Parts: sequence; structure tokens; C-alpha cells
Amino acid sequence: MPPSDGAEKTGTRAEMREEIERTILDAAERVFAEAGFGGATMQAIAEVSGLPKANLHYYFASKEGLYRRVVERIFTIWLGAADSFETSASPEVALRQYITRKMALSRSHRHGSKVWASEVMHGAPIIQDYLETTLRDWTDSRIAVIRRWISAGQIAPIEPRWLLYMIWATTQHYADFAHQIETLNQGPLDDAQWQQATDTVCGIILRGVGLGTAAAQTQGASQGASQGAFPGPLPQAGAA
Amino acid sequence: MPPSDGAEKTGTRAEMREEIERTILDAAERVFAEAGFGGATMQAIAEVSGLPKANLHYYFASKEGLYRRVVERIFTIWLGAADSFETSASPEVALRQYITRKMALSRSHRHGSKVWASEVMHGAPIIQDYLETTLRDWTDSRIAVIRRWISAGQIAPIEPRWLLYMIWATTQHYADFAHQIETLNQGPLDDAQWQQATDTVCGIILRGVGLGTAAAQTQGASQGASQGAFPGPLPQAGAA
DNA sequence: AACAGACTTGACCAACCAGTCAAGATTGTT
DNA sequence: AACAATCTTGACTGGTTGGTCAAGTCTGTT
Repeated sequence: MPPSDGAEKTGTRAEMREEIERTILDAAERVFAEAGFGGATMQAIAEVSGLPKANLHYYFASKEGLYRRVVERIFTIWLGAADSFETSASPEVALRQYITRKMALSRSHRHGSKVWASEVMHGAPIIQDYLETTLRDWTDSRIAVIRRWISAGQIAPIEPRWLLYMIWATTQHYADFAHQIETLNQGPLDDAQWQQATDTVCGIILRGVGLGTAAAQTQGASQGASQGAFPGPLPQAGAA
Repeated sequence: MPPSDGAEKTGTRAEMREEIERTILDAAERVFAEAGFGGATMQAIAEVSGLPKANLHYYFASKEGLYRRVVERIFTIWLGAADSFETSASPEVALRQYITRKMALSRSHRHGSKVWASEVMHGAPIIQDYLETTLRDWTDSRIAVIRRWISAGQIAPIEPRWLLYMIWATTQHYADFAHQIETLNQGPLDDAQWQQATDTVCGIILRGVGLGTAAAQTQGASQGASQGAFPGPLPQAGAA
């Protein structure tokens, strides 16, 4: 593991401090992702960041404190992508955009996704409050949006909660299980494969919620009919 | 954590040994799932299993050896479920049965799923060979089956690989992220919710691959036309 | 130049952990 | 009953880890 470079030595005191903290957080994110919280050592993080161990403790009081900051940073990035689930857009555009952006995040922030997954798998000891407040609020609001789509007959009457879990699971799988995917693929996915995977996921999900036939490749699809436009039968979940 | 009971003191020498080993493996699976390999301690496993720590080392030489046995046991169970992807059945039956069984496994073997996920996330240091041999073979054979379905026009022309990943991701999410799901749900999923989630996942996937309209609720669906029966357009992945 | 506060770091320590061991208890066999 | 093999377990150990600390260095200010 080579040091993650080091573009220090410029800027004000506060800027330099922020930059060093970011360097440490990047290294920590990677080590926590690869070894888990218990398996990660401050020494390993020190080596990846290119700083002596004692220096880490100058910026972050404890291993747990550093870990907490890593997880909080990831959650913030996730929330940013979550906003692409535009409440105003059509179902096609909203779902396609959200899935696409989450797939991109899985590609660019593999380590972060793993840390989040690991944290949740171990019972979310650090970020339980985030789950109960921010994440629950976000989830509830998107479920309400999806229910409105269903009421308007824009998509099939599926239970929104399981749809959201499906999107989370599928997109994050490409980060969390990247090693398995790359083993089966005999190498990292290339640009075309990422594009194809994203398209396939979008296609299955959109068709899966009843937006199959024509489908909006980009923006500006079926905007107009706001009642009873959904064709199919599919009596399933109980939605108002 | 209470000891996992203890129904010992019966059977032959070999049977008792096997039973104690199973008790230890169960405890280890749980502790590894909850704390990760690095965070788990032999002492914790000893307490959960109700045995003194030195006794664990009598049955399993090392922590890593015990961990390896835990992971191998999980993989075996997984392969069993994987066989429900009957190559002879129709797409509807095969997919529905496979998804249903994987969802059931996520409910009954939460800890095992987490250990597997954790192992893969950390680069599969222990079971890399399983990924390269058994898992790759299984995956290739199922991809071939799906391609045949596509060629026969039974399902939409999606890239089979991404479909398989989607099924794995979605079903295992209910085990690996059970804590997050239960937090958002304010309690464990009940029977009806598991049933609804399974139905929703089956519905989205089946419709997503073009088996939407009528759909086979149980067995014996559209068996007959073996060429060009698929209706929709959807030019997407390149399949022979 | 002199001073103060911010930063750096090698050396150190108490706590903890996987694994060992030897003495004893239990069980099957003759 | 006597013996051997298997199993049990408290006490111990060498190595590792998170965290500390004091002696320094650097940087901005007057």
C-alpha cells in the first residue's frame, strides 16, 4: 500500500488542517473497508496515509472517533445522491436518475459503501440515530412519492418499501461485492460493462414497476395524463 | 448473550463430538456475523457456546480454522438453495422458486449471510478458490440457461449476469441489512411482510424480464411455444 | 529576534488477545 | 478393577494494539 500522495504545504492553517484530516479520513475509509473496524489498526491507517501513528491521534482522539467521522462523511455523500430522486419528476426519470447515480456512487465510492454496509451489518452501533431520524424521514418521504405514482396509475401497485430496498441492494452490491463480481468477471468491469449493468438494472426495475413498453431513454417522457394511465392488472400490495 | 442451550450427553463418541462442533460453529457464526472476523474474540465465542475457551481450541486448532469451517458450511447451504434454480423448469417457475428460496434463507440464516458478505467484502482471503471454481461454474451454467430462455424468446434479452447479481443482492439484503430494515420497520418483519416482500421481489423481477402480464402464480405456466414467444421490443444486451 | 501556539514524532505502557500446557476428570475396553 | 484414550479447564505467555507523553520542530506575530 503506497502513501496516498500528499499535496500539502499550501494554504492557510485551517486549510492545511482540513487537508490533512481528509488525507487521514481517506486512508481510514480504505482500511476500515478492507479490514473491518475490528481488523483495522491505527498503524495500518498511519501507513496508508503516510503519517506517523501518533500524528493520527493528534487529529482524531480515538479510533472510534475516526471511524465515526468516516461513517458520517459517507452518509452525507449518500444523502446528496438521494436528492436526485426528484419528487417533481416523472417515475421514469426519477427512478432512472436515482439508480444511475447510485450505480455511479458504487463505482466511485466502493470503500465508503463497504464501511456503511459493515456498520449496518454489525448492528449500526455508531449511527443508529441516523437510521432512526434522517434515513427514516428520507425513506418515508420517497415512499409517499411512490404511493402517489401508484394512486395516479402511473406505475403498478407494488409496495414502495420493497422497491426501495431492491434499488439499494442492487446498486450497492456492485460496491460491496465488487471483489466477487471482479473474480467472476476475471477483472474489473470496464466502462461498457458498467453502462450495460446500469441499463439492465434500470430496465428490469422500470419494467418491473410497469413502465416497460416504450420507456423514457432520457427526460421528457409521458407527462400529461395524471390519472388512471397505468394499464396492467397486478393486484398485490395494499396501497391507498 | 445466553448460552445456546446444550443438548449433550447422548449418543456415541463421534456423535457427541459432532454435536459439540456444531454448537461451537453456531456460536462462532453468530459472533463472526456480529463483530466481524477481526472484532470477534475466541472468548466471546466461548461465552456464547457455553464452553471454556481452551475447549474451543481442542476442537478447532485456530481462530482462522474455525472461521474457515464457518464459511465453508455457509457456502454448502447456499449451494443447496442454488439447485432450486432447476434447469428444466420454465423461467417463471425457476426464477420464482429460486428467489423464494433465497428469501427464506435470508430469514433463517441471517448470520451466515452476514459472514459470507463480510468475507467477500474483505477480499475473500479465505474462500477465494471457492469463488474461482464452484461459484464460477454454477454462475456460468445458470447464465447459459438464461441465454437459452432468451434465444427461445421466453424472456426479454437482458444480460443474464446482471440479473443474477440483482437476485443475489436483493435477497441477501434482507439478511445483511436486517438491522436497517428492522429499524425502518420499527421491529422485525412479520410473516405477512416477508410474504409480501418475496412476492414484490418476484413480481418486479418477473415483470422486469418480460414475464409480466399473466404470470404463473405456481407451477405449470406457459409450456409449449419454444421459439419467438416473447412479445416485447427492448433491444439491449448482446446475446447470441 | 524573540516568543507563543500549533504541529510532529519516537519511545513507551497498560490492556487485551490467540494460543499453550499440564494436571485432572470422564469414558470405553479388557 | 485396571488401564488407555479422549476430553476438560484454569492458569499462563508472547505478541499486538490503542492510546500517551515529553521532547522536539515549525510558523505566524510583535
